[in-house]
Amino acid sequence: MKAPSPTYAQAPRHLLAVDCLIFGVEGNVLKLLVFKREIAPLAGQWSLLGSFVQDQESVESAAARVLEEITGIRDLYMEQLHAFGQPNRDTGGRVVSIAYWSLIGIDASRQTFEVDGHEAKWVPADAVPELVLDHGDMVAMAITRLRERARFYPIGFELLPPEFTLLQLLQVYEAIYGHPLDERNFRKKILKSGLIEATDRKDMSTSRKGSVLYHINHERYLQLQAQGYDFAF
Amino acid sequence: MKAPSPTYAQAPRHLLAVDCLIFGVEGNVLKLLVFKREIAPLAGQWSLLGSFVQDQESVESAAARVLEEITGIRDLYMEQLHAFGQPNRDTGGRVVSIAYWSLIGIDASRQTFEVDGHEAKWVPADAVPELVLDHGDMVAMAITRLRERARFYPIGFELLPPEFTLLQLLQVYEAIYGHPLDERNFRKKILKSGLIEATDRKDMSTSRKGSVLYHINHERYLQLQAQGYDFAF
DNA sequence: TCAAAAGTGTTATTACTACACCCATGT
DNA sequence: ACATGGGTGTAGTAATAACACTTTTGA
Repeated sequence: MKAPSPTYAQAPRHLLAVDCLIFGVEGNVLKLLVFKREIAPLAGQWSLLGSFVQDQESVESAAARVLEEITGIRDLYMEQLHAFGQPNRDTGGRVVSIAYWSLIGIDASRQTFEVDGHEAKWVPADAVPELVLDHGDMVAMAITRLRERARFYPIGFELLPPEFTLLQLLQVYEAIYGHPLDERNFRKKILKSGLIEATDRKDMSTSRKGSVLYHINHERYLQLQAQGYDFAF
Repeated sequence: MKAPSPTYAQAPRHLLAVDCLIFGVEGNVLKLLVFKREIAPLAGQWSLLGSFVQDQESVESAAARVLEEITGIRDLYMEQLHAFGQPNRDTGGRVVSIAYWSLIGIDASRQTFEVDGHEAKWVPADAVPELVLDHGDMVAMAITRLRERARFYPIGFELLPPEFTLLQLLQVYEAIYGHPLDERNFRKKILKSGLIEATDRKDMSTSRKGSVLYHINHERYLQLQAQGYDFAF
């Protein structure tokens, strides 16, 4: 291996952070998890949770590390949002931050994840309190991105447990889009897509009749993930 | 302003770079601009063109700076692609690189832009030579992203001069999607969308008859940019 | 008059929207 | 028997895909 050019040695070095946006759905409301910031400056204000990127870890694994610290879950849906690199975005010094967004199914088993000493709360995505730095911009961009992804790729499932009813799925899409959808047309379209299939089990917890549980067809999921579609608003 | 937490002082610092992907269309072939790398390690191999991010500039303006150095043009379409942050992605030391992609209309006036001493060439996007580091991954991701953006948002225009013929636009979409489109249906769909309107001028350079020049309707453009559509393959 | 590119229309099929009632069951 | 949520169908409208010939005009 040749020696690196002096360019490498002379180049400026930067603080590099990740920030995580965690979305969930409760009922038909999209929620975001926000935290009380623990370090100066701005300690005590609402914030996203992040971390500096360490020397030996990838940016992505820094994000995954934070996400696991928060949720205790290792394999959550996580996608890079954007690198935020304005020189003055952090009042504590120049920090370039790479934001990641995640989706978590808030069902009974997962609702109780450890927030691990962090003071945290779920807030409605359309009524997020003022956040430190440019975290509000991150949230706005993430919501836009989430709507886009949900419209063009099969992603709603990530906000649900592995087995779910059609009405739960409907509510997820209502939460993301922020307005009600026609139930019959939703049913037709989602079933015709082949993306989900009925199990022989029912969720008896919400009605006398019970409602059929579905799970996703993994093959079809991969196919649509690759080719996209327009699951219009 | 409170003093920053010691966390800031203790956090590791990283080399931070931007890399630019520049796409153009010639005929109905999508092209990418690649460069001979000038710094060690790997000097002399094909590469994207990038730069370290300087202390006082934003990441975005670093990318814009590189782009302007390459093309001499200031207001090109440019979008962030992804931050690449594997610890060993650069053999010259740990560098996190944020990739940006751009579209340039290769028309007569712009084909001659200065490559400013850099040894550069346009290569077909589906036959890019082997590139240094993870630049090949960047290219693959950028092509995917470009196809996605072109399908769901009105973006083809960025690869053309302000006035263009329908056949040029068709060729741009063929170049991006990599396969032929039906000309009549394309015409109908694009005209019905309201995105472009005819001028009273004709391009006489390609046929005896001449073909009508169109330009984009800016209002409709902004609307579709915001709401999206499915301009299917 | 002919070569070369520009431009035009129809039909069959498929997808979308809007909308209101019956079903199954536990209490 | 009734209250609760689950589940179903149709008709009008709009979008899509497949497909081949005519027009213009400069040389």
